[in-house]
Amino acid sequence: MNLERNKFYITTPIYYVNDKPHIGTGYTTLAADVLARLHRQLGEDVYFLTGTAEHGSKVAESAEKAGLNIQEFVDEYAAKFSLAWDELTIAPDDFIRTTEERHIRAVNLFFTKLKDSGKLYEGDYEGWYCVGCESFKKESELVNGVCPLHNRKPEWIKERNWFFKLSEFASILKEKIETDEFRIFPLARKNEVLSFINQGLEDIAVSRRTAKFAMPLPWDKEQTIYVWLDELFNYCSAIGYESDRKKFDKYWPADFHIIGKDIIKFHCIIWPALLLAIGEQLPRAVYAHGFFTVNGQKMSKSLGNVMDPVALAHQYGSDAVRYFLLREVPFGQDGDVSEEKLKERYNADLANGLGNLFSRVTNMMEKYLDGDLGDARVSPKDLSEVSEAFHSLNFSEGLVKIWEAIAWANQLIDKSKPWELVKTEPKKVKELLLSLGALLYDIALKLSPVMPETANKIKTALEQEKIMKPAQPLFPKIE
RNA sequence: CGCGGGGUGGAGCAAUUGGCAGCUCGCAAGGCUCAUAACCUUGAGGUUGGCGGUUCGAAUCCGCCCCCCGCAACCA
Repeated sequence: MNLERNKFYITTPIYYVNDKPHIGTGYTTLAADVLARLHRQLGEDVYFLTGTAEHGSKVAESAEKAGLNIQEFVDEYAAKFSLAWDELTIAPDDFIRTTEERHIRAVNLFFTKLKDSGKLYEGDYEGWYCVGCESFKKESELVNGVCPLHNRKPEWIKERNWFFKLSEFASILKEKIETDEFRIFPLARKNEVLSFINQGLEDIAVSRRTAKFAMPLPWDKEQTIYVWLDELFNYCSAIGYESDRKKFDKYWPADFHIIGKDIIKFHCIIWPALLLAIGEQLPRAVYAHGFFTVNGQKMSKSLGNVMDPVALAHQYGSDAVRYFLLREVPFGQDGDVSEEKLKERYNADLANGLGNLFSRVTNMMEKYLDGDLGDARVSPKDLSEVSEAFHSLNFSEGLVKIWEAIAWANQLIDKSKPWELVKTEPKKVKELLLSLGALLYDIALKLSPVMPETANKIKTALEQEKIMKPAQPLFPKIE
């Protein structure tokens, strides 16, 4: 027997507190939650981390706009995120905020080590600086030499910054990715990263002179830490990088960083290079999921078509939203969602499918057997493929397998005609319902990482001494 | 030649390593009555964007072309 439980450390990006949670951030966090639940089911020592990124000029500006001081502002937004995850039945083990002491101390230690590694140097950052954007613009971003956002000519600015020798890490990174020591999913993303590395890596500036509300460099108070690096380090600071080395050694390296495809370069190139520089192990895997369009249109604030997962959860139930997002789009690919599609899935799969099957089976148990099932049975259907699919993050595939079992059960019932059989051979009806009950129980177990509340309802009903059809349907049909 | 993702029955999607083209919704006909007017069966509907190539065999591999979308510009 293994006395030491396997650990499983899984993370989401930490979210910028400029905006409330939306369907995209919800999706990432949901996927991580499902994996966390899956591994908890196996009895593993799971550490599921999410949180908020609270440094940066934009945060300072937004706070000012909202008429709040920065601390009030970030507190409010961090709470919004935390509450949203609650409403989606997402249960992280830890929630880190970059303004927390444990993070700030860890980042200071991290940068000190980085400097000691000899991989930092002072250099000049030159480029077109748009005062409106408060950021440097690449030549390619300018239209007729003018910033297209603010329609003004940027200034050529030379700024003294600290740089990280990212260029030195190209070949080692390439090797670790190619040998799968550092895994990137899906495969298309791995290839994308490799081809990016093959084009050569440039050193990056890791400090800024202009940023508001950012951490100062420990050895150069004139400069602030580039917020992206501050944010990346949350994965280490949360598990005690600075304060509790024992805990850190237990959980690091992360088993999975779940991210959106937009931040691949930060997680698959810059982040591992930084870790190599300070002598820490690389995460085992990064999984980049795709993006949603809404009714074929890109989701954006200006179009006003951003979907709010919390509002949807209030209306349809958090399990329904969780099911929909993971079933509708194969994880890793882009996909299209809409409230119409959610309703369609809800009625077809949840109300008519799982809900109705559960209803007819429990009803027959109550009616034909007086709720007295007796001995438990082995499920007549092998659902091990479901777990395999979930473990590979093929959520939609696993869910399809479950719904195949539901269709199978409906067919079996129609073929067996228990409503006739009960008059002539009640024993056979009992056998049939025993195995249907076992199948439903197994479905609940397999489904529980994705739909924890529904799974509990099913299990609870089937564990009763006298099984009765519950008064409330699992999923009342929506008109 | 900026990078990336796609084009599959009316709609939306799926097809590990090339091997009888599947699913959901919708539509048509029938069946059943235990169930949330649910469920089951059958049917109609496709030259898998186009052309060419490799192969015994291509939605899948190769070449060229056409079209759509995303990123590159707040946004997962």
